[in-house]
Amino acid sequence: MPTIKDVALACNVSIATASRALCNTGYVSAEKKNMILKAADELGYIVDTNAKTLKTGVSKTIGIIIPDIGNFWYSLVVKNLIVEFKKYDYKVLILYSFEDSETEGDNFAQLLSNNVDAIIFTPTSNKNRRFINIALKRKVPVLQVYRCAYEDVDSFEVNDAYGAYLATKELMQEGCKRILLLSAKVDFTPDRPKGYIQALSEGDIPVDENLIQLFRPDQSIIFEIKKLINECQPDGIIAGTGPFGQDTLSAFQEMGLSQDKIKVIIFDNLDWMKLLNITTIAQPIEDISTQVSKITISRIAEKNKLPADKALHIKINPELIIRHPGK
Amino acid sequence: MPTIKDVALACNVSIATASRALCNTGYVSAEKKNMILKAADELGYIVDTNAKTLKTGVSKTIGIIIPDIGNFWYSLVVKNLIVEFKKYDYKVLILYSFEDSETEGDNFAQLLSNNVDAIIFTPTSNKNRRFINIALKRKVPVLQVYRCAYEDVDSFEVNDAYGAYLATKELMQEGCKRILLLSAKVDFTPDRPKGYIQALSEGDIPVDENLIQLFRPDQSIIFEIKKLINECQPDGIIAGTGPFGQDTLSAFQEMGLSQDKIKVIIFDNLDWMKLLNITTIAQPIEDISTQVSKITISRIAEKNKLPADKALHIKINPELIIRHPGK
DNA sequence: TTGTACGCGTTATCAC
DNA sequence: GTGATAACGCGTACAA
Repeated sequence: MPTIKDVALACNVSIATASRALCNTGYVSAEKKNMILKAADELGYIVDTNAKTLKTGVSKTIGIIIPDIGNFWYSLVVKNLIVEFKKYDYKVLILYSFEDSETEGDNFAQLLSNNVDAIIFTPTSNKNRRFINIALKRKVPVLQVYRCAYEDVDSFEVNDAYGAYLATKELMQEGCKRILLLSAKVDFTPDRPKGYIQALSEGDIPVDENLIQLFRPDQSIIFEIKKLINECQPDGIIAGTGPFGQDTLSAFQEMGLSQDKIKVIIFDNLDWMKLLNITTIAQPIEDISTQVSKITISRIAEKNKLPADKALHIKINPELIIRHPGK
Repeated sequence: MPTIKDVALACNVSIATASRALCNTGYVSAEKKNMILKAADELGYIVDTNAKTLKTGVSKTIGIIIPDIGNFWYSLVVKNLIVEFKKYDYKVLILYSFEDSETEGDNFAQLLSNNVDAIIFTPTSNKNRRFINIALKRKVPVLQVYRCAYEDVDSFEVNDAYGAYLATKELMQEGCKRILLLSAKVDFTPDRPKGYIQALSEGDIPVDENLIQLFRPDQSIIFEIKKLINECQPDGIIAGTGPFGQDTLSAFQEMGLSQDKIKVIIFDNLDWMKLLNITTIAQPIEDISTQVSKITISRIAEKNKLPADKALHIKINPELIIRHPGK
């Protein structure tokens, strides 16, 4: 494994000169620089990030913790974030918590251990205060996305309570009276039931508690949905996540139901919903990615500013996209 | 940022003792060990991976390069791989090449630079021989998944030529005579046209070159599909990837076409295909993940064995799942 | 413009 | 059982 020492040796220059040439920093004559670059290339030299980060204390890496790799919506956001951060010369380190608080803690430890310059995550609970504090003490900016579990930490949320309100209103307009809400059983996620209840009350429809159902977001709930349909006889269903929506339609399929009988609205506006002409609550992915990256970059830049600003809490509204399932 | 030094200081022990306690290695009295662990916890100490890797030369990390974050199929594989590797105490570092050879090279450099213990990737070209060689020289096992661009490097492929054969046969059985094949314009990917042509020739159907179309896998081709449908009047379409399948159905939607007129088969058996009752060529994701992780782990284990085994080339067959679009 | 020398945080070797 | 100390590869004052 050739090191910078080998490169220096091969060129009869000092390590310092080689380093300056390789890092494009400080003075070094054009002649030697070329020689060094060429030698590095020929030797197959690759800088050791570990040594570099250890030395400089900066990794030029941003850590992202995603709760559910099975939810395509996150992939879309991550894709944009990678592109955005690359513009600022930041790499991205992606970890998955699988909606598990302990795994999330491990992820935090790993990111901190790797000296990341910032951490973006969707909290699964508020049980990792310890790691949050460590990050903050190290002046590593932390940003919560999509959920807000720590009041003193920056957050960027989509107002899904409002989304649920929009969805419920729309179904009511379509004539639905018994609307089943399938929402994520996750702490600190935007409160969909709240918007749902508000919409109902505005239409003077009494709230049936049985119609508000919470489930873990990373598990298949086809069986549960079928049972609920049988027991509660809903005339409309709001699926709070893409995967829940998939399960709803699978349940329909297995029961031979159609969307004529039970209207469906699904969150997240993924491609396949368009294919099926499904009304959806759209999260503006572009917006989210851009703003999240901007916030992160600026927090890194002002890292050493004192005193730190108070935590920023941004909330944007989703949008209702009405479609009509053909046939 | 508390280091091991701070922990040692707080406990009045040497750095060496603290290290032994923290790493659970070597001798240290139970009493001191407890004290050290407690102090580390209280101080918020987290080991610095960079320093550790620098010192030991081992990162306990496996690097994975995915070509297309927009193809959900890869996410499924990655999910399984993370779980599998965790069993062996390996972390996973995921990078995306976006089907770009140069980015892939950057990714390789980053992984090598991070001292990963193995690299799993889906090659986008054979232009990164340089990095392959560097990896091999460093005795970092490399595994190609899904495509094989380097003969002397282990590979694990799905026989998509056979998949295309199965799909074509099935459409022929359904009475299709003009079958449009939408395949990925990627070097070294399994040769779908080959299976397609073989199936046609077995049925004595002449091959129309215009019906074999290659596109970049990470771009929307709705427009192109619409054009092809108009110009070539196919009675069946085989979409070689999930995204191509989505685009096909979007094109149908925009043109007001149904699958009664043009039969569709899509590769990859993603969830939404089940929702739409679409016949598919299924890649056995569980199988792939398990085998890929097994191969990788064993290659790491035998890293220093001499001489190295010859490159392994494994190919598994996909499966045809027949469904009937309802209505 | 170039080179010497130090230290980043860690683990491992060796004496004690 | 424990504690100095060297070394991993690198960047950078500082001296030349």
